[in-house]
Amino acid sequence: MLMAPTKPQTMTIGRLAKAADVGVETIRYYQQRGLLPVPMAVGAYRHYPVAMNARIRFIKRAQELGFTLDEISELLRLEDGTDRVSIRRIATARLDQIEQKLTDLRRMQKTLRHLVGACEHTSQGLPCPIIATLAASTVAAP
Amino acid sequence: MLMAPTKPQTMTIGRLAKAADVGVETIRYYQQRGLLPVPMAVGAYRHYPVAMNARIRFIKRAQELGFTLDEISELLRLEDGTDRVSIRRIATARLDQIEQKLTDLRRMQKTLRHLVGACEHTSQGLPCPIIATLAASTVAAP
DNA sequence: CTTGACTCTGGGGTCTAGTACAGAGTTTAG
DNA sequence: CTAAACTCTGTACTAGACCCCAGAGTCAAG
Repeated sequence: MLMAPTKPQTMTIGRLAKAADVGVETIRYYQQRGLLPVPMAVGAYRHYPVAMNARIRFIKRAQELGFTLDEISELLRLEDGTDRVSIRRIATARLDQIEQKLTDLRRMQKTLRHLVGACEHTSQGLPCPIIATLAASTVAAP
Repeated sequence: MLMAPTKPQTMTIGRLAKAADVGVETIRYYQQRGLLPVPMAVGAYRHYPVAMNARIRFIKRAQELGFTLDEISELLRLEDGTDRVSIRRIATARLDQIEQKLTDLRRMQKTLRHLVGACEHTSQGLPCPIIATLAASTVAAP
């Protein structure tokens, strides 16, 4: 069965942006950061393969997991999935940071909850426990 | 008992910075942001009351609880502790944000943990689950 | 061929909480 | 009095991930 020679299937930056639901500027920014390949130029304009849509969604999903663009850059380099050690190293480092942040936030949450509760149950005329705590010597025991 | 007229007990910015364990620039920055009062000028230099030390520590403690400088600014305006409703409003808003962030981070943590674990237990030659997930349609069920 | 929509480059601005510096002026110890 | 140490103002820079704009050029439909 004869088929017409398949055209490269490209799209302009605007169409890609719409398809991937990001701004045009974001695509140019990603290209500059090396997250997207330098597109072929048809005339004066960038023309991206349709597959770049998937790449952008890869980036967006990685961002949802907390990865920075630098990390995502690395992940894209490892995209063939063969160097699993490196991939895990990046993911584990991110996981560690997330866990550190969780620890910090839980401490804040605990203290703040306690303070707000105390403030609600302190009768008028008495000093506000929130202010009192901030003004006092130490905020909270770890 | 006669006492010499008490001097205002002030310190230069450098001494205050050292006492409060922050940089000189930080103090100027706080002043600019309205977190510290405009100091009296003795000659050409700022001279701060000794009490400003406590104020800076207030700010630092509030920061440890996650408050932004804008919020801390408000808290300092409410420092007399009488408007407890406003104080609680600020603290509760911060608490809500912290809890939102905790929710996000916990979701990331769960997904990443799962992925790293899966990657470790996937035999060589099979595709990396981390990359596969990022390349696939959705990252994680909420 | 015209018109309108699109795209280009290059630069600036956003947010947060500072830090760093230049170049000038001031204060204080000796 | 001098020299060191301090302080002043004002500006610019940092990180991270973009957004916005001007002014010029280009492409596609009618």
